[in-house]
Amino acid sequence: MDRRVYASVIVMGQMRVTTFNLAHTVESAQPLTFFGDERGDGKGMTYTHKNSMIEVVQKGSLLDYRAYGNIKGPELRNEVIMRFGLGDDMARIYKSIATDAFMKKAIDSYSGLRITRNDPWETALCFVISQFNNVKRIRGIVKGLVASYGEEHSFLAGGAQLRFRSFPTPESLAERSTDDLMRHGVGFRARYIKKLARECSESFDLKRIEGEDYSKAKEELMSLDGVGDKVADCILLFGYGRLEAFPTDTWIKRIVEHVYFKGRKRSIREIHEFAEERWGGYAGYAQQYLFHNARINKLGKVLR
DNA sequence: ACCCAGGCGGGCG
DNA sequence: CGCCCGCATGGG
Repeated sequence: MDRRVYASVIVMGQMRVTTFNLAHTVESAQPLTFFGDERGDGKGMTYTHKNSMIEVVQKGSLLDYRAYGNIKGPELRNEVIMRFGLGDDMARIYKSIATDAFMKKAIDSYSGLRITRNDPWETALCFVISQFNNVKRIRGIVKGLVASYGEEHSFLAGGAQLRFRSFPTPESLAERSTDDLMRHGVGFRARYIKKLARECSESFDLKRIEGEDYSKAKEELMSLDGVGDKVADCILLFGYGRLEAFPTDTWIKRIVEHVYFKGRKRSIREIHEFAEERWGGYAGYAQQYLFHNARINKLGKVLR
């Protein structure tokens, strides 16, 4: 494994934020939950972006950020704004989706939770691993893959040496055997991961998805092995910022059935139709508040 | 010992 | 289409 060593290159800045809550955002099972590192008090975190390590700390309405790596100030600022969805107009979004008491309460409880924007490949890998799995284990598996297959970087920061590994590339995973991957606890997902890595490094251009409309993009993502309806929506929401995507997992299905259909069973397709009709272009935000609220309060068991 | 976890692919009627 | 099954693994 080659290693890159750089001299101290630290860029930092600060910005004012409103209706933003770093802890809720990072704890709501988005990609940053899986590959980022939250600070003990929940007010700060670090994550890797390309070949840089970025640290973000929230102090009320101020967001401090700094990076170790080859990234310039303006680019870093844009990265932070993009990553944490700080360009989203929350007043407008809340007004649009808070049309009932249940949603109002979820928004009130977790105000400032944002949809993060992440690299499509990184998002795809995280959510292929997420299937039939739990958040804690997903996190462990993703971090294990980063630790084993990510390129190592080293910086001198205030006399101390800071080391981290960037997110593994499709190429780096494509060349591993499924047995290698299995050793990281990925289980039956090993062949999905290997095929995904190979396709993304050889034939499937994740970039081209950007220009396509929602259903076409989803259809193409679902052509990947191990990417079904739910994972495709996660990739579209967290990897491409398609806020109309409504990932429908078991939690969301139960919650929607309980709150909006008097407990009657609905198919995934019916739930999608309902979400589009009710929440339209911001269905992804509605989904994230429903999901986080349900998971934190363990509503899954209550509704079963 | 069980049960479940941000599902998916394949096979069947 | 809808339904059912198996699937690796570790924590509660």
